[in-house]
Amino acid sequence: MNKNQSLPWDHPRFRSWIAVARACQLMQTVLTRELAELDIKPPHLDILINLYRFEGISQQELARKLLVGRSNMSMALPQMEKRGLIERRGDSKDKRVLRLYLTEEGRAVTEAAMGIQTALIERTLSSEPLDQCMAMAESMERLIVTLQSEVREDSREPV
Amino acid sequence: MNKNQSLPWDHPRFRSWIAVARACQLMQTVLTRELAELDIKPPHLDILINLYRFEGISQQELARKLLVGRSNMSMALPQMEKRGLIERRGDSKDKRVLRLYLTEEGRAVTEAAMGIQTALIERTLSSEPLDQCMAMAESMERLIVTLQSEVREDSREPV
DNA sequence: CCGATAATGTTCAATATTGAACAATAAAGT
DNA sequence: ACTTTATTGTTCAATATTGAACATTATCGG
Repeated sequence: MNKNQSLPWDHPRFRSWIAVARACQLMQTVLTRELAELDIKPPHLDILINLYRFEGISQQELARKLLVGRSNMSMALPQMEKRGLIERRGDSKDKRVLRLYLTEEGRAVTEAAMGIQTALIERTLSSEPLDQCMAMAESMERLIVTLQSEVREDSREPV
Repeated sequence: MNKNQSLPWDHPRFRSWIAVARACQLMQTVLTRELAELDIKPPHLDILINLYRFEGISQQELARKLLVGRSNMSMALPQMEKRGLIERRGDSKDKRVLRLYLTEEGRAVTEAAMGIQTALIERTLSSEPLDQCMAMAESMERLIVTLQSEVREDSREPV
């Protein structure tokens, strides 16, 4: 191999994706900073948002939605429970599963945090025309489907 | 606050961004898996690619490009040096800085890894028209500029 | 030249994330 | 009923990432 091979940055799709990844990273950084006043971090917000939408979800289901391992939830959720943001109750029919619920405080924090995140996104994307945002979303949805099938196929943990 | 407030997923830009973030996460997962055969992970690849493009860069400059802390580089680079992928040499004029270079093996691994990443991106984005990819890239570039100014403004570590 | 300020890299403790091994429970096959 | 297999959550060690405190070296103002 030598320098005359085709370099990644000669490929427009490669360059586009690098920009996407970088933007994500930056957005994460800024979001982390803005959430600091609520004393939560993006991973916790992801959890809260999912509990807000899907009350009574199990840890397994939550991990799947967040694309993280179950062990991750086993570490994070007890912390949040101690902080009084969520509650874990055993399922009545299946003694293996723990079902997750927001507490009053958890709901309030979630709403505040979602407000911060939404404001950040709306603010930073405001200069992009809505059509463009929608088109991008559609591309990403297709990408997600493609990638998820790849993840699923050689994963021991069925998704 | 109650459920009648405007929810984040009512905002099209919010939903678009969530899709972007999710796609990034999945891409990272798949890339991690595909890079396993070379025994490197995405963070190391990011480092290698930057050394490939910017030979003799300093640790500080590298950290800035990757949007991570200097301490991160202080932990990661010695590992890579031990593995024989990179070399660190002191700057002749400024005794504080260490300049980074790829070894022969490092260059070979980088080229192989870039090939894997490029193939992955081209494959998964192949169904998106090139115009759409370019438009997306432009949006992201603008976003990066916006976000970077936010990051810079209240950061003690000048970027 | 000298003292103050800044830049570079390192160390450390705290936190996050992962995968593997495990225990308890449920479901399926016999 | 009973054995096997699968699912759910937990634990643990390994790795990554961060920010703060620090030592060394440069730079700037007098």
